[in-house]
Amino acid sequence: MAFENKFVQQRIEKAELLKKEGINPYSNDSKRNTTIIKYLNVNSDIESKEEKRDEHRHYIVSGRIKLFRIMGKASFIKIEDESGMLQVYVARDNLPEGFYNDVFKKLVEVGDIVEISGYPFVTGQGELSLHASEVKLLTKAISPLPEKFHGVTDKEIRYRKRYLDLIMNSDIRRTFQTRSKVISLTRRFFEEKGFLEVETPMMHPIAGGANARPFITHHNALGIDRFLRIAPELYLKRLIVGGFEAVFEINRNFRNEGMDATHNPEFTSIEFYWAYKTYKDLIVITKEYFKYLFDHLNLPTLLPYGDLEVNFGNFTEIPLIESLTTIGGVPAEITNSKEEIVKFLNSKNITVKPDLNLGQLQGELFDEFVEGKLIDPTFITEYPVEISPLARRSDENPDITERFELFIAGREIANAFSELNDPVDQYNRFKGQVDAKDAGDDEAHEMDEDFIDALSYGMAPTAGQGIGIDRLVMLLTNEHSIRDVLLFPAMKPIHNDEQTTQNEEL
RNA sequence: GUCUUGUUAGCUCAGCUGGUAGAGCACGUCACUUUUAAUGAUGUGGCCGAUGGUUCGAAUCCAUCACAGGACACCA
Repeated sequence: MAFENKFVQQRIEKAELLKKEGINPYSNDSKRNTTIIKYLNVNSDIESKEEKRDEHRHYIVSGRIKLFRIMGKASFIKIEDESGMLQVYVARDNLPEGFYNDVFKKLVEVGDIVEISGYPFVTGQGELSLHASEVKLLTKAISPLPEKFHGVTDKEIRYRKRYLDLIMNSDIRRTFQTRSKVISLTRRFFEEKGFLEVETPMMHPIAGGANARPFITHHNALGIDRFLRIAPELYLKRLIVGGFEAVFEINRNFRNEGMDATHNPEFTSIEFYWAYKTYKDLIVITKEYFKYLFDHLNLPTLLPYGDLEVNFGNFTEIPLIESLTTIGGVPAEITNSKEEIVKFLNSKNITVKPDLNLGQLQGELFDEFVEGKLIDPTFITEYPVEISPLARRSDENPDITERFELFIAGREIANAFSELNDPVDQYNRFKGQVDAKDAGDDEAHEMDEDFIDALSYGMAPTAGQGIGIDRLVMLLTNEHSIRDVLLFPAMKPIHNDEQTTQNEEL
């Protein structure tokens, strides 16, 4: 089982030998007084000095050994901390009697975490390095690191053992630092706009707010099932009813559906709700939000994404029906006829489910001919009411809703609308969903009577929006799999023989 | 869910039409006091993803399964 690998055994023996030498292989007595990046910055003047060294300066740095080059009575090692990589020169005659030969060369190796004291100097090859006067082992690594040149490239290992991926591919830290900044900037942006951050339940008695299959969990003491939330929407709206006028929540949603390059069972979104505003105000604040992100992340306006280049200075707005013809090249005369749309789709070898209504067919046309062409940020507005169950109808045209979706690089990034606040209309739409559920649609909503009750007390006219943070981070970091922007993406168990049998018994 | 590619040493990978397992790195030993994936010599290291089949003989061929990557479908 654990530690049976012979390389691991070898290293455990080294740890034992260290203990016999009176050296703790897991010492926590760290005296580090600078980071590697600071060391390199502060001592960048050494290069210009006559002797290329300054023995009066003294630093203590720590890090993991990534490279180990022994050259007889002296060695070069490279150590890495969170901030960067540093070369250390270790010579026998600068260390206590016997330490170099008996301890350093024999019992310290790549992967170990060490602490080095010494002074700065520049090598003959011109690299600013640290001249060691003391080497102290902080942590013995008993598993060997992957190969030093190729590192770990196997995606499966990288996702399952993210710690190893971070050790070996330290540049991916930048992706996760960007992710952290996006979340932090998002929080700051909405706070500066006067929004209140709230936390609503993640265990719901009724899974609502989206069309999705939920995870089910169980409350032992109450003896009842709960659903992990698929969206925070209905709770956030209850808060608007209660009198909060601008709220947001950044957190996880859970959907019990397939996994692929853009879907993880748990994903992070921000949803925000804004009273006395409409979806038009949301378009304005969304543009401001992107500008804020780009300014604070120092991203260029022309951002590459794969083979594409996205111009974040070019936000446009277009109603869905109009986009079908101007962007999708669909003949204008067919977009308002079910029969004509079906005929057109069939002529393009696209088959659709029978009995789709006009709005759904328009949605099909959009997915097929428009979505992929929306590279620069585009707000698609005026969605058909049939495919917008939670949005408020337009006062001018009852067939369309006050809604937009934002598309960037051919993908949906945000979904927003003026919220439905007519409790009777909402009740009837829920009822329609309940009928659909009874008819076998297991993603249809359930009746949420408490939410209807809340609306019945009156919700101020409100606009609400959701932005998928994972997909946003993918866009900003030029990553094409959601697994590359999640530290620990969901993976299937490797050895699931036992689990499978357990499941079969259930 | 469908199709497709992969799974061989700790890591990165070879292994042809079936004949009993290879390299580099890492690790051990030796040499080497300014290297840059250090170098040179030498050695250890494997249930060839799992199960079954074909065969005198399977890492190799066939089937099933597991996991992963990619594409498509479904889903927001």
